[in-house]
Amino acid sequence: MGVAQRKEREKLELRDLILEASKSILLKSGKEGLSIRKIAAEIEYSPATIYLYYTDKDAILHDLMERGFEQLGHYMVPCWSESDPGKRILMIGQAYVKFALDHKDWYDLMFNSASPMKHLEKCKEDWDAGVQMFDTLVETCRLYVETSHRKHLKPEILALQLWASVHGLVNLAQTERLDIVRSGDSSELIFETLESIYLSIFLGAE
Amino acid sequence: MGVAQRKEREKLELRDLILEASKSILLKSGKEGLSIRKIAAEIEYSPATIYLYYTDKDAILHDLMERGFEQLGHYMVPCWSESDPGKRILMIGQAYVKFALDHKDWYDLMFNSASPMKHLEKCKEDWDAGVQMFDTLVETCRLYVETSHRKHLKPEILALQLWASVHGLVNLAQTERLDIVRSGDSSELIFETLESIYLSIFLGAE
DNA sequence: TAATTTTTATGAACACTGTTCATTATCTTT
DNA sequence: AAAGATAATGAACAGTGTTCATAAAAATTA
Repeated sequence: MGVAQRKEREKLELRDLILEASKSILLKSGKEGLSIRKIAAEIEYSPATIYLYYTDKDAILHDLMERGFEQLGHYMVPCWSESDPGKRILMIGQAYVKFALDHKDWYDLMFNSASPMKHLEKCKEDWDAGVQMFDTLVETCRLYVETSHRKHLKPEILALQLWASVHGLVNLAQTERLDIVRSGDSSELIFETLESIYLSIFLGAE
Repeated sequence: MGVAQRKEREKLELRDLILEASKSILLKSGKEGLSIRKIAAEIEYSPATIYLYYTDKDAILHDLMERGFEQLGHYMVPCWSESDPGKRILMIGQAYVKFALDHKDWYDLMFNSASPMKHLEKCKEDWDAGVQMFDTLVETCRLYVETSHRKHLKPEILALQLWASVHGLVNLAQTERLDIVRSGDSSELIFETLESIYLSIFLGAE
């Protein structure tokens, strides 16, 4: 009865094939260029076949999002060896921005697109990767607050404040709204503002 | 020779009709529901006719964006009667958030969509409304910095920091990412975080 | 091995999208 | 009323996500 197991394995393999093709197209041609028909062409199957392995395009985007969180996790590995919570928060922010600048479309899918969320609604699955990532930031903020002289700060709010600031900065950059502020190389402006964000938080510390 | 003038007027009237129909559809059915064919149906013309008055869909979106900035301007009117720069900055932020929450899709078009920007590239027009709005924020920040005890702050960076924070917060809310932080009513969380943002900046002041 | 059943793949279609262009209808001028 | 200019449109093109009856392949049974 090894047939059922092999079939199951093949099913997973094709799912993975679809996902890898999707990732490749996303990173190459962006979100606009990612269509069911192009995925089908890439893996040399009919478009209809995709729907035997994924219920939706949204379902594919959701899995793609999860892979994105894995990738983002890699960017954050160096942060965990930093014991000072303040410094670690800064490192997390920088890693986050670096990921966003390196993988514009992936970031967009993970943090701006509504599609993967629609899929979550349907399946009532958890938002595992995102929740976990935010929780670690909250935890680091809690550490910071405890070691600082501003114990009135709520770690949750502080974490959200940080996330929102960096997320907004990245989004303004990626939608070319930073040209309003200063034309030219935006990454310099980004990191200067990033520093300002952290200074305004940590300056109130002592 | 009043014919030419009437024709010109009619041309403008139809442009306006197209724009009003677009606005109505955007506010009712969102960005997804806004299509050339639906605009045409709304004004009872053929889809092809639209292209006699607008070169692109992007061109329509661009004009729609400008109207959005007018609307946002209305939200900000009360801010200009506040003389204290610090308080005014807070009021601007609150007005900005209120506009975003009231007109989700309009905000999205103005600050997230790439389409109107593509049109700008083609026409090499200025980014009038956006630039002007940001400049007034920079000016208010300059006032604040001059009256504060932190004269090392760059008004431009401070303004961007504020914009990014609020923009990020609004975006996280509108893409339902705030559910990660805390489920339930998000507007409470938004204004609590907004306050925290301002506190972290103004606390460093004295 | 042959026939049958189950699983897997697909071609064609549907309802959309933005956009173009030759043709038709309307209006203005002669 | 005829000629010329302007405005509006129907039809088509290439693309999108998705569905479903049909066809091919594989697995099971006789």
